Order: sequence, then C-alpha cells, then structure tokens
Amino acid sequence: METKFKPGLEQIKLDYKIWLADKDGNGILGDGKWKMLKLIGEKGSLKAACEELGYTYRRTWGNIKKIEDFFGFPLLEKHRGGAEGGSMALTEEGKLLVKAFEKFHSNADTLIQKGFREFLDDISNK
Amino acid sequence: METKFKPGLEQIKLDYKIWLADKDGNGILGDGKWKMLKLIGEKGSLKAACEELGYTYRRTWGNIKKIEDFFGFPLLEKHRGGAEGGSMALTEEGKLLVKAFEKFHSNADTLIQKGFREFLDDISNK
DNA sequence: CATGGATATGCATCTGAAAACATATCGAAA
DNA sequence: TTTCGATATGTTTTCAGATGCATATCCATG
Repeated sequence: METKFKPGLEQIKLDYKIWLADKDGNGILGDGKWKMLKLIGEKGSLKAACEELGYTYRRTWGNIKKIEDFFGFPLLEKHRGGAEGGSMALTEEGKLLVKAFEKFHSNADTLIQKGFREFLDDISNK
Repeated sequence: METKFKPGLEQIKLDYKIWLADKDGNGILGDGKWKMLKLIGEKGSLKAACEELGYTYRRTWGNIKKIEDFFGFPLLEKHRGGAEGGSMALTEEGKLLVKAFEKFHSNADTLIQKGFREFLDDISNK
C-alpha cells in the first residue's frame, strides 16, 4: 500500500510515561520520582539530588511526603542537624521499591520500543 | 524477605501514557487524540465527537491542525456547508494511522500489564 | 437565494500545578 | 553554647494549557 508517511518517519519520536497511582488516579510513583528517590539514596541528600536534577526542594519534599503517606511507612531515613546540616538515606523498603520499579521500567521500555518499531513498519509502505 | 508492601497491594493501580512526539518533544498523537480521530471517523462529525467525549470543539480543532501540520497532509476530509452544516471523514492515511496506533497501543497494554503483575510480585514477600 | 448547522479561527479568561520566596527547626562538632 | 547547613513547611507568584465566548465562513437543500 502506498502511503505518504514514509518521508518523515525518522522524525517521529516515541515518548511514554508509566506510573503507580492510588485508587483515585492520583499519581504516586513514576519516572521522575523514581529517579529522584534513587539519586537521594546515592547522594545521601535531598538538597544535592534536587540540584542535580533541577527540581525545587519544596516540590520534591512534598512528593516524598505523598509517596510515604500512600504506602504508610517511610522510604527514607531523614536526619536533621549536625555539622553537615542533615542527610537522607533509603530504608530497606525504599531500596526494594526503587529496584523493583527500575526492573519494571526497564522491561517495559524494551517492549515498548519494539512495539514502536512495528508501528513504524505498519505505517510504511513495503 | 519480609516487606511491609503487602497489605495495600490491591490499592496500587497502574497508569501509563504512550504518544508520538516531534523531534522537540512536542506531543503529536497520543491516547486522547487517537480516540478522538477514531470517533470522528465513526461519527462523521467533529462536533458530535467532541460532545460525546466531553472535549471542547475549539481545543480539538487545534489538536487536529497540529497533527496535520506535523505529518504535512490531511488525516481528515472536511466538508463545510450544506443542510447538515458540514462533516468530517478520515482519509486513507488517517485510517491507516488510527489502525496502526490502535494495534501498537493494544500490544503495549498487554505487555505493560504483565510487567506490572511481576512488579507487584517483586515488592511482595513470597 | 435564503436558511441552518457545522466547520474555522481569533481572543479573553480561568485554573491548577510548578516555581519562587520566606522562615523555622534540628543537632553534631568546634 | 554558638554555628552552620540541610531538613521541614507555610505563603505567594507565575504561567502554560484549557476553557469560554464571539464571529466568520461555507454550501446542499428547500
């Protein structure tokens, strides 16, 4: 079948988001928050992680609260005070969640990219 | 491994969005616009489709223009005037695009749901 | 050749999420 | 016991995208 789609195929990009939500559809944990949690764990600091990812401290702090409120227990150990000002570290549950989400996301990515290539084939003439 | 995730697993929902974007990341065609195109095709009318889906005519008209501007050719045949006021119908390319996106979306859904079940397993103790 | 109803399009207004701003609190170390 | 820097949290401001409103345009049919 002849189609006019072919000429510009290479400029069609695929984008997607996958996230966990509560029963009312409020987003709980997705790409952004997952990366943020992971980076906080690596850096041991919320402030440092925000600066690296370019998010505001205020917003991210609120996000963390929402996630923990939803699950009902802390994903991060918070420490205030001291010469360093304070620090954060992932709890065991936090580590488990980050790891499981990473696996899920990574698998999904592979499959979605494959599906996208098939989609491009479908709208091409051959 | 013991985990505290188990109690509320059934209230964790999965949500996702998949869409096509241009090279600058501007969304071109996703879930909403795909369903809209499909429904316009079925109803033969933009106005009727908007009313059914609860979108404003103004917004949807703008979306259609964006999609067509991107692809560079019409996905819909538009007819103005006449006793009926006018009508819309999918072009051949429009039909092909809707069909291909539907297949892509449907396949992706199956795989993502499967991955989600594995994710829930991963954060459960077994 | 007048009419009606849908397409086509500019423009003002609303709105909720993100950003920006401000300030309080904590506590190990010097 | 003072200090310093990060955590904690309320308040205000911004702004893009959605909504709402208005109006022009088209033409098959009666």
